[in-house]
Amino acid sequence: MPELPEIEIICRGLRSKILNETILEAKRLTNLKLRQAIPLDLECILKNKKIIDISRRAKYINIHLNDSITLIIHLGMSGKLLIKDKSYDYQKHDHFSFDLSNGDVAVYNDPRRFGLITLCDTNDLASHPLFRNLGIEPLSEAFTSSYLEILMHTKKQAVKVAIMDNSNIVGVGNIYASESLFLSKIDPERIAGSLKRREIKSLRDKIVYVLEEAIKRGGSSIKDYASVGGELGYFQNYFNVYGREGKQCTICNDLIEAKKQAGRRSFYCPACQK
DNA sequence: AAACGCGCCTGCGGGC
DNA sequence: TGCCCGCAGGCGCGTT
Repeated sequence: MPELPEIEIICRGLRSKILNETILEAKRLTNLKLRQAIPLDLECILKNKKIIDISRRAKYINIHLNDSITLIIHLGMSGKLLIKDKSYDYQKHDHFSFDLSNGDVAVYNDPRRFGLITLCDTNDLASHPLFRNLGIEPLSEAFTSSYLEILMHTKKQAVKVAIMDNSNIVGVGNIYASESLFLSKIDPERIAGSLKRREIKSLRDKIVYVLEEAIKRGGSSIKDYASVGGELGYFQNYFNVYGREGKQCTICNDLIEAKKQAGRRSFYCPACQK
């Protein structure tokens, strides 16, 4: 389940492997619908376009091409974007591939099909329906504790739900929300607006910390994530609470508990997190 | 308006 | 052993 760190690592991998290459041929491999249908004219539009930049917004991978075209890719829950050599044999759930001028093949694979591939004029990205309601980038300088305080102080929902809401902060999924709340010793069910200033500051710092640490360690590979070269991350070995229900807290040795919040599991230490 | 709940989808693990 | 059910969750959208 790629979150912000995993997407960031994929973007870095793409920059090192396919920046400045040309898409010789784009191939649709299935007619199955992803989160949205893949645009009908995608193959035609991408043919002979050059990759001039690669960027990330939230969990979206933006591959900028010449002629002011941006290819937008989202991996959903189970998507992979892999760079293979030309001897690659297609696998189950491969949806799209791109033959590149250096002989590599970029392959989009997504078993659960919660992901997305679409196009946008590069100049219109910020106002695109997928982007216009997105909140702040947590690794940007603008993500200060006073910014987080303004976001949270009126909210009557649980703090974990609030920090996972993409219209507030982008890229913080279930893993990193659980981990950052643990490190800042905040109960995930606390009402967001009830947090004290020092708690907000801690939460802001721990969100940034876990995201940066995860990037340093190649992301978290639970079951679906791999970088563009297929390498697995190892931040999952550093989880304090995520997936550790019934195991001992790394701080106090009490048992980690799990409960559902807004349809997702929350892992926390009832002794450490108040 | 904010908050919440649902459904999309496949793989897999637990239980019988 | 094998089958079936329930869970996993990013995200948009509909409802309250």
